Amino acid sequence: MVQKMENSQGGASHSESLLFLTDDQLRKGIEAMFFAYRGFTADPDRILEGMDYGRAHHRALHFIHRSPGTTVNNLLAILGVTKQSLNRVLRGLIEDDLVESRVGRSDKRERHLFLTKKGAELERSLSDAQRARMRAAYRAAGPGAVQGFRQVLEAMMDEQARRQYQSLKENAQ
Amino acid sequence: MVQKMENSQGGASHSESLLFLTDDQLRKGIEAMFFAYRGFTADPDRILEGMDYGRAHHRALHFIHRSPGTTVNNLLAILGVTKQSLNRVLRGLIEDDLVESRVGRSDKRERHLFLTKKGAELERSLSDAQRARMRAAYRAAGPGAVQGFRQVLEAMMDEQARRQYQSLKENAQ
DNA sequence: ATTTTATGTCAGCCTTGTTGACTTTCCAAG
DNA sequence: CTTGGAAAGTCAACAAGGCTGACATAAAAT
Repeated sequence: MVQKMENSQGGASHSESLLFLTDDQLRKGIEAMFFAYRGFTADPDRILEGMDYGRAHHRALHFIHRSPGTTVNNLLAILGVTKQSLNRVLRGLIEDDLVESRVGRSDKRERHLFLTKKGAELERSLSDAQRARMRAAYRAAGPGAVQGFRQVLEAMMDEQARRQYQSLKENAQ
Repeated sequence: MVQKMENSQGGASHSESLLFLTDDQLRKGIEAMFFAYRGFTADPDRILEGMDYGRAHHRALHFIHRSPGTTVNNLLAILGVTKQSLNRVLRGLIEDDLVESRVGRSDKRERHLFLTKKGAELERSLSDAQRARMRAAYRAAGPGAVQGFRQVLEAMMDEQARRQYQSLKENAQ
C-alpha cells in the first residue's frame, strides 16, 4: 500500500527525512529523474536531428573528447554497449572525418581515438548546449543544491559505473 | 577552451560555486546524469528482460498506476511519444490483461486506463526495485542532498515537463 | 450538417541496442 | 618459432521503441 505522506515537501524537516523516506518522496525522485533526463538530452538531440547522427554519436564524441587517445575497448566499457553497436557509430564518425583512429604504438592491435578539428567543433556545440542547461539548473537551484544533486546521482550508480565516473572525475583537464 | 578549475570539489566554498561554475564542474554534472540514469533504469530493465516488455511498458504502467483512469491523450502528453508508439505498448498490455481500457462515460471517445490486479502486481515489483535504489541513494547522500537533488532536476526540465511533474507532485495519493 | 477531436490501426522507416559467427592482426607464453 | 588468445573489425539477422503518413471510426462541438 502507498504510505500517506506525513512528511511533505512544503514543510521542511530536513533531518527527519533521512529516516522517514515515504514511498511518495521516493516516487517524486523517480519522476524527477524521468522528466529531467528528457530535458538533459533535449538540446543535443535537437542539434543532431537532421544530421545523420543521434545520441549514440554524441556520447562517443563526448568521451573521446574527454579522454583523447582512448582505445575502443575503454570506450566500450564506459558506454556499456557492444562493440558491434559502437563500431557502427564509430565507422560513421570516422568516415565523416569527425574522429581519427590511430593504430597503437606499443600495441598495434589497439586503436586510439581522437577528435578531428571538425569533430571537436561538433562536440563543442553539443556540450555547449548541454552545459548551458546544466548551468541554468545549477544557478536556479542554488549552490547547496549542486552538492546534493551530485551526491545522490553518484549513490544511484552501479558499482562499475561509479568507478568509471570517479576515475573520469580525477583527471580534470 | 576548457577553463581551469579554480574551484575544485575537494575544497568546499559553497557560496562561490554559484557564481564560478567552471566547465569542469558542469561536465561532472553531465557525466553524473549519464551514469546515474543507467543505474536508475537497471533494476526494472533486469526484471522485464525475458518478458515481452521493456522500458516503454514500465513507463506506461508507472503513470497509469499513478493516475488511474487517465486517458490515452493524457498519457501521450506525459510520456512524450506518438500515439502509434504508445498504442503498440498499450495493445500488448491490454492483451496480456495488465491494463484495462474503459470507454468514457461522459465522452465516449475517450478511453480510461486502469491497471488490473496482474498489472498492479508487475508495476509494484518494478517500482519496488526502483524505489529501493532511490532509497539507498537518498540515505547514502544524506537528508540535505535530497532537497538539492530534486531542485536541480526540476530546474533541468523543459517547461512543459516541469508543469507535468508539478501537477503530478500535487495530487499525492 | 459539418468540422474537429480522440482513438485506433496499418505500413514502413530509423536509431540503437542485441547475438552469433567469422576474420585479421599481433602480443606473449611456451 | 609456433601457437594461443586478446583486440579489433565485419557481416548477418533481429528486437525494442522511437518516428511519419495515411486512413477509419465514433462522438463531440460548432
